[in-house]
Amino acid sequence: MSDLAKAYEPQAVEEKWYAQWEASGCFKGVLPTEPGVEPHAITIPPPNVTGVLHMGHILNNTIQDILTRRARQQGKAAVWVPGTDHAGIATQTRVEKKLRAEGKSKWDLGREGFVEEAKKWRDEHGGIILKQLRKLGASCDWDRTVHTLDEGYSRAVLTAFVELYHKGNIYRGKRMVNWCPKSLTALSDEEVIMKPQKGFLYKMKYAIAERPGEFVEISTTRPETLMGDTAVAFNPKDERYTHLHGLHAVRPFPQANIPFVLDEHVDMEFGTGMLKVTPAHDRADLEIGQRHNLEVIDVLTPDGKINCPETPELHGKDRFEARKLAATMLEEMGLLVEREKYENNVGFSERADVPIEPRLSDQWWMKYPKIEEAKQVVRDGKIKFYPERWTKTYLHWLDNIQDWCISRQLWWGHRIPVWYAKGVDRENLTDEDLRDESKVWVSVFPPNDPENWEQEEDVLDTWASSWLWPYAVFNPDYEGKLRFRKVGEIVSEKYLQDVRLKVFAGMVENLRPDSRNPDYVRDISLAKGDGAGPKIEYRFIELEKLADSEQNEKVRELKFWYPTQALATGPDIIFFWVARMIMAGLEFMGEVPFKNVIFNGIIRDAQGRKMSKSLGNSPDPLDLIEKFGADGLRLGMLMIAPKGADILFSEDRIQSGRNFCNKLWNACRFRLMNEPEGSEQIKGKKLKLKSILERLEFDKFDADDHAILAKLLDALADYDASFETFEFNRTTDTLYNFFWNDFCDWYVEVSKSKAQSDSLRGNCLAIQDLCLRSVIQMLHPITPFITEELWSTLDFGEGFIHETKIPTAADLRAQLSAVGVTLDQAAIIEVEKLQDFVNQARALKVQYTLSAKNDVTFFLIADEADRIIVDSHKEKLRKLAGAGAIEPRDDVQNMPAVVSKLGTLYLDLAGSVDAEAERAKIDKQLIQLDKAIKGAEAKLGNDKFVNNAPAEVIDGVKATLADNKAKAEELRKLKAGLGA
RNA sequence: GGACGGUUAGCUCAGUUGGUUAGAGCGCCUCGCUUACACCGAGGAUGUCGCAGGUUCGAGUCCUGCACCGUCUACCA
Repeated sequence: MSDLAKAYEPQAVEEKWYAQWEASGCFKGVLPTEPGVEPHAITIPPPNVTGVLHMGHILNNTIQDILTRRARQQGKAAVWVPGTDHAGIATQTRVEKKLRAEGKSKWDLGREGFVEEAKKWRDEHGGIILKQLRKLGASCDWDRTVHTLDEGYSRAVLTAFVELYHKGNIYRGKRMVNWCPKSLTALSDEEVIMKPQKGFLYKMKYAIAERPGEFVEISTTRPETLMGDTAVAFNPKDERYTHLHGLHAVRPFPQANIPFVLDEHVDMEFGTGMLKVTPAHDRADLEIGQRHNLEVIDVLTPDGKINCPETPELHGKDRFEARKLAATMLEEMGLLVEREKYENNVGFSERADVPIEPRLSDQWWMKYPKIEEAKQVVRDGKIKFYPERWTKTYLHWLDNIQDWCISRQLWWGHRIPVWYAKGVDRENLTDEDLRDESKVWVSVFPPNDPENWEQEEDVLDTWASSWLWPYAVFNPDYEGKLRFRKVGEIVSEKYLQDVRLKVFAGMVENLRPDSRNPDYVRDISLAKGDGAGPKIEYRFIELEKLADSEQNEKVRELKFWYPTQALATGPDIIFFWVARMIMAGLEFMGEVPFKNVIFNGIIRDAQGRKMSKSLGNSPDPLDLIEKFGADGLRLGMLMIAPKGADILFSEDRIQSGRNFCNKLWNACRFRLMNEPEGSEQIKGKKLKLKSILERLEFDKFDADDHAILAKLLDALADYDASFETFEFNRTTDTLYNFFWNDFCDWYVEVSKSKAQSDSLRGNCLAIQDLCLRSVIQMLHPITPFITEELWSTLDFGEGFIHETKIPTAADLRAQLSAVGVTLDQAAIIEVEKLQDFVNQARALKVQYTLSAKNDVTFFLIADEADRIIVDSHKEKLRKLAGAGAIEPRDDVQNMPAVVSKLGTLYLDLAGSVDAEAERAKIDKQLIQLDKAIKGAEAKLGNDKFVNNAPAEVIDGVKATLADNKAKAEELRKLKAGLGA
């Protein structure tokens, strides 16, 4: 008898199995010892180290876990590499906040002290999310956990910087950047979010210096930058203003004459067609300024306050306060024409959520490498996007790509590996200076004489480290022991690739003496070609390799796992990661980083609003796991996630995930309850596939047995297909339909009568075992805990469930046929007839409010063939329909009846028929049928249809027409039998 | 301003290359603790497939236009 609890209780099961999995080391990605084993690697899109698990992570990581677990079931070598990124701004903000609470600032600690403090914070409070992922069941190879600031990973980051620098992809330049006045750093365009803002369009007038009493009207949203105006511009085509050419406008404060300039950029239609030009504070204005050699006057401090001592009323005021004040000042001077309510788009800092400030500053920029190739691999399908339509967004971004501002004015991050010789004027470095290693030192490791140098203060954008993730995570943190021998060869790019591989693998530390330890070599030194051709040549120092098996192992690791199989992420991350990772992979590995990109929708609340802390509409996933079980939550999420579209989340909607688990649990429990007393089948480990197959008795198969196994094979095939295109919705649909509708609602029900028969029981239970075993295998990647538990309880195989290879539909079909079982697809149709028979009978009873258990008598009028079918399934039908007896008759009068696919059923009600109601019921059906019959007849009477439509369609219409006519005729007879 | 996606039952969504009477889950109504499961079972109601044209023997499906919703993108101050 069963020793399973009546309802599935996930908590204990989940804890038990996760502990066993981890203890066994089965999540570890290990290189196969035999040839021919396929790799399956996924690297987690590294979550922010300050982050905690939210609903988006649940879906995203469930998908990665499903793919990884399935790969294991398919006998592949699978690895899922976890990790976190260091989240420059977010972490630094947290640590500064903590210091502030202690009454300190980062300046008190100094750079090194602060970084130490941040590390401490990270180690104590960071990476919570990785612990939480274990609760979800994530089968990551935890030993491989990587953090972007790890030594090994950092080596890859700096190496990439140095290479790109020497290739000319990275440069320093004074440009307009997105400045965050709160975080006090530059941001890339991708980190700026445009938001519509309500404000005013201030219309003001400037006097014309040369024409006293005359004014021009100018519109602006930012009067507080007026002090930085160095010109007023209008379009050269604008005839209204041509007379102003060569004249000056009077800037009100600090008062000055500024020239009118003619520039195409000015839109004649907008406002008065007159534009104030503030080169220091507007991207377009800066360009105008450059075209007309205008002075650039910066009137803002880095933290967004006015810096203009000449205008003491505004000096030191916050930019938004100053905006109002400046307008008031204009008003008082009689220069403000009006304040018009106005809405425009303003860029906000993604992290700090304050308006960014266009600001001219020295920054490091990256000209992206391999842009064309990155487009090509996606166009060619070398990398596939699911859903495919996101390729358009991807290509569009690459078509319009701008150089990437990769420097950040932070302390927490990879400090840019550039050193300036002391005394060198950093502000005015020429290209030649930059190539002069006595002035600028760009290298993974510091110069030999650090006392004569000053390192660049800025760190790299976090994304400029995590874009290397798909290969750099395989970079072991290993102190290599290699020596160099010889200098001065020229090598090819291909050769360099190999060297780089070794560097990443820790085999080569460097090709340059390391000042800290002269025994070590520490850098690849690259030199740009002399410009003669596009081919770049590298100065190279040959290596003396120390034979070291562990080091070789690392190279093999990288070569084996890379390219990875898939990246699972949200479409909002296409620019941040997908595109950049592809470019990095192509540049540094010479190969794409992943073959598939799976985009999951964004999770919203039931009203369609994005989840956010301030709305409080974001449930804690751990609470949900508590409530529904990790399996229930995982399954529930997949069930409600439409492919590629956003997900409207509500707890009600994921309940079905938990319910499904419970149903599975109980089906297995019921199976155990049906095990005959004293049977050794389960306890004796006899439910392995081979022994189940041997227990099948093909000579005892009836239509139900054929049908359920045929459907099982269909389900398996559909299941496999759903993985080809990552349609997890379809996966769960297939499983749900097969397991719940076909197996539980029908096959288990018909089994109940078979199980009473000693001769039928064995075969029937073997079929149940095969179905349950297959369902549990198919479900395992989605709901790992419960399936592991049931696999073990029912003794379906040795070891963990994933250690047994999951068969494909074709495999299973072949194995069935090997034991003499060949399935008759036609049985499915017979079973549909049986089901119709049962449904009709039940419906008939319900209409007369007879309870299901009330065993009534049915009379049946049917033709010979149908009678035979009914007869051969009589026991099951009786039980399912709730009939004491089903008696064949030739004629029945005056009883409620229904026309089924296996004949007309009459309910023996001993004359208590409501003839009126019966006739109404029949009429309703007749109306529908007549409509269908007329439609079909019209079709068949139409020569064009008969001539054009394919034969099977015509036959189908004919067959249905015949069925409908027969049914209609039957109904008319019934109606007549009810009297007038 | 561009680009992309969506509009099918009360809600959330499926609907393969046009083809027989358009489906599922949830919710709703009625009944039911029948040898697993009330996290369950039985039965039931519910659709002008956004609108308007077009192609076709045949359109939820293809074409054109429009409307509305959503997302991304853009230097109109």
